[in-house]
Amino acid sequence: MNRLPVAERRGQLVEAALHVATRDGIDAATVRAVAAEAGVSLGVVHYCFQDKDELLRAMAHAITSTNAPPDLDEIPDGLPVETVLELAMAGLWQTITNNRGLQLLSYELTCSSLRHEELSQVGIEQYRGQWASAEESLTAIAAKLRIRWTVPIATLARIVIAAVDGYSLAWLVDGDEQAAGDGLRTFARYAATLAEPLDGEHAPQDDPVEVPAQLDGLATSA
Amino acid sequence: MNRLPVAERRGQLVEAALHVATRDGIDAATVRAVAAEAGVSLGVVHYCFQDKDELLRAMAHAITSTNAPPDLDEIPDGLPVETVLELAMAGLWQTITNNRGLQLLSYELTCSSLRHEELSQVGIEQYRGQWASAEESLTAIAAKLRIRWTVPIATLARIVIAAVDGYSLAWLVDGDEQAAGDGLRTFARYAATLAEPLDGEHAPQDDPVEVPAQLDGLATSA
DNA sequence: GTCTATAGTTGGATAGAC
DNA sequence: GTCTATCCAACTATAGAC
Repeated sequence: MNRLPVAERRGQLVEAALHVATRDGIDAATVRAVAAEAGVSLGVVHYCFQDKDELLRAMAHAITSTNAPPDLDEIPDGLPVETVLELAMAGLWQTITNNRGLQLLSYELTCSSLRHEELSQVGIEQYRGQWASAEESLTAIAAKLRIRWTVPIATLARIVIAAVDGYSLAWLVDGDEQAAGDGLRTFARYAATLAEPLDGEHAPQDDPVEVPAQLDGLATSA
Repeated sequence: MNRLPVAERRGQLVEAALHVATRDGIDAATVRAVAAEAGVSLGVVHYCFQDKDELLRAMAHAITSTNAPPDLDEIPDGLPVETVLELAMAGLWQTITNNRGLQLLSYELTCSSLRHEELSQVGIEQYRGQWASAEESLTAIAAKLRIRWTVPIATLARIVIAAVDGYSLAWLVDGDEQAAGDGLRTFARYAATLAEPLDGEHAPQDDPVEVPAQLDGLATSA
């Protein structure tokens, strides 16, 4: 109804698109549905965005640029690496299970970006953001606990994201929150074996898992 | 053109749907496109299938029921668990990278099944098949190498599938075959630490990773 | 800036001739 | 069983009044 500056209107429309797509799927996020959700008429959307793809790209960007920086400060000091990783993973897992529709939407966006040239940047942006976020967290953890990772940080970040993605997908399908949570906890314990103390000697418990030689030359994809 | 028994025609149409969807994505697999691909007219498809969803379900079933049983026989005897797992994983990874479109389609199907009630069984079938296949392979490996897994087989299968899914998705987006292959190899080595010899004592190398207690009571989802 | 009206496509589904 | 013709719905996008 009211006349708003374009930028603001765009923001409203992106948010509306996000609502519709999260609730009903990416295919349901038609220009019409978004207009209805935002309470404006069809023409307004086309006034603010060149076409539907631009709207979807803006929506995708709104998701990928909202990278929740994990709260490491809430994790108390003095805990072993294993526990810290479990806690960090649990936090990440919480935000996923609390936003089922959004998680599903992000996979739908990934698939769409792989089929439509106009959205080709979306998938890459998604992973760049996730990898960077994981690297950031892992680096922060390493600094906080005075450890270092025995595999390249980019590789480790990739492993974490792969595990989370894999378990998330399975959870979306079978809804078994317990199985996914436990699996990720197991995974966190594995990741803990990839850490060693900064100041000399060996890891706390057993010998760390042998570092695969060929991982050292990995492309730092992010 | 020719008059064929319905069952046969259905098979042709399913194959045509598979071709179109693999090449151009699930959204491109319209009834019209499938009919064109099969070289029949629109009406024929609706004669063989009640509606589009039934066609898609048949297509999905054609994928999930084609579970390539891994060739464990090709793996020579006398190799350590670690190497056998790496080889098995490499084989699995090969079939994925050799069928990029199909892999992407399977994720598109998963997403679709999560949004459309009529396809709700598709996603479950996909995972049931994959988990069962992974369990089968892992059991066969255990028997062949005279080892046992220190976590429930269902849990282990779930871990494997999650890792493969996670890395596959990332690979679909960034195309970095090397990073994904190496990551999965690293993962195979981890999985090897979850094995212990059948006849007494400890694992070959170091102590096996501590078995997480809470994993013992896991639901055997498959 | 926002609205209504409409053009132009695409796709699911059916009817009826052959 | 197979085909053509057609209906109907939903969508993108634009034009033009307000």
